[in-house]
Amino acid sequence: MPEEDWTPPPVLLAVDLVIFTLRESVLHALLVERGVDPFCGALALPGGFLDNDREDVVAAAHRELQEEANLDAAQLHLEQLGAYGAPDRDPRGRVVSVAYLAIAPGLPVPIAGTDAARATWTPVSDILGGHVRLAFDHEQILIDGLERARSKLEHSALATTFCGKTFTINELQQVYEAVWGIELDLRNFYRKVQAVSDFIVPIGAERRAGKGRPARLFKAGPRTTLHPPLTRPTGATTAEGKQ
Amino acid sequence: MPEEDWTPPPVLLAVDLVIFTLRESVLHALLVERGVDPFCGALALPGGFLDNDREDVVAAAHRELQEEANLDAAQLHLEQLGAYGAPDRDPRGRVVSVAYLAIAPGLPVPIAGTDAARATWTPVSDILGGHVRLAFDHEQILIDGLERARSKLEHSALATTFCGKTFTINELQQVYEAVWGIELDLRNFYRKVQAVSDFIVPIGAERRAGKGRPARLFKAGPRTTLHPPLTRPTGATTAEGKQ
DNA sequence: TCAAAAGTGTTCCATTTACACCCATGC
DNA sequence: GCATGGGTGTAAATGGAACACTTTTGA
Repeated sequence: MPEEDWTPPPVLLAVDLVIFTLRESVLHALLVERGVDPFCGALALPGGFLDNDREDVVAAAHRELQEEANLDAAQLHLEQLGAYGAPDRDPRGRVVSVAYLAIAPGLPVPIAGTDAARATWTPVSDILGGHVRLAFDHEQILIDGLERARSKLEHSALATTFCGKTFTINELQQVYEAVWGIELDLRNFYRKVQAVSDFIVPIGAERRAGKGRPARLFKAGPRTTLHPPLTRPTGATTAEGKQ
Repeated sequence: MPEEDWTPPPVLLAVDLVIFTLRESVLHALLVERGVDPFCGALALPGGFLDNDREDVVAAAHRELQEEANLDAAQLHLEQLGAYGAPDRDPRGRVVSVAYLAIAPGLPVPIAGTDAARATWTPVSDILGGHVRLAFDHEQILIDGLERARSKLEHSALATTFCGKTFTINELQQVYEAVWGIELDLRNFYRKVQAVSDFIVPIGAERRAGKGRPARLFKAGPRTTLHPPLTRPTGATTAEGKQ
């Protein structure tokens, strides 16, 4: 038991960000190349330390998102994944990191000249397949983020944030297929997704894709939690994103 | 962007524990009466600061569980709920807390003379009903822990850890009813729970409860994840535990 | 023999799945 | 026309809810 005048040891608090997007129907994560030791030159999740001792933790995550990825922080929903606090996870000392999950529609890599200069979108399958190694315990954080994203697709309207302002049902389906890493029956997906009231609402217009019948365009509806949920087939937990 | 020689602000890291148990088929949470300011005299979740800067965060949670509740830490599974880091959550300064969820079978309140002297099991419905106020943001942490426990019951064999070494199916059902806050059809529960292979295994013996047909005794099986899951009725999210 | 608790069988209904089929467009 | 992708209909399989019914005990 601590003494009366005992003071707890201070730690350094960092935030790390798992940012997913879809590029050509393939799930990508945002990585940055580290410019300083430790792990200088290696790839890592974007993130950083608290700015000052009055900064909210989720605010720090938003700030890093802005600084390192140049993504407008206010728009994106950040969800906490958890704290990572193994004593030896950072060779510099005792660093506890709070990880957040963010989802963004497909965007170009932002401008050089900022912290984001070394930011790159990397296919998730490359990371999970071992072709790309991440610094610290960031691979575990990314795996946890992927599982969280997969689960969120079932119960929330998260998938629409992968898409643009308007989208076809098929585009929405490709989001589910890319994140879940499986293929879905497009005809059943059609009805399932439209049976969820206020999940997606028809915009009236259509989109011509060159050949075939034009697809109706939809926009995200007001609903954020899905009733009934769009459940993925049980046991179909693929380690990698859709090829 | 921080300067080269800039150093991040240190924070104090704490752990808080949401510990649930069942006493007479009512869900209880372990609370401690605070002996020091702030919130001196108020009830709070058990927890405390990191002991030293080499201590693992989950190890600190185990240690506090031992110190404050006298519960054998090694036996219990701790699951991280997340980090709570609002700047003003602790008037003493910048304290970020990592919360953990633990489940214990019904146990008496441990011995006086330790940190655990002021530990009490409190019905969860009293806390959620506003009859009991908690210090800091501990009510929110407890609510998050309850929702996590409810969800875990669906997909994991967690419910058996609420019971003793052996139990009847009816006792197991009471766990689900107490945590979910709803009533279940005992006849359907029977088959559902036995349809999950290796979830519970019959021990051969029976238990006589005074009147009525003796119930078969079971013990927890090797399976930790439930296939198929025991889903709770959709929309049946009661705010309080079973009365 | 009756009450009470354990355990079984069966029916009904909602959801899921698989797939046949029709619609609208470019070439 | 015909290939291509968009969208609808429908029947079989599945799984859960409801509940009648049987079994085993104590009193």
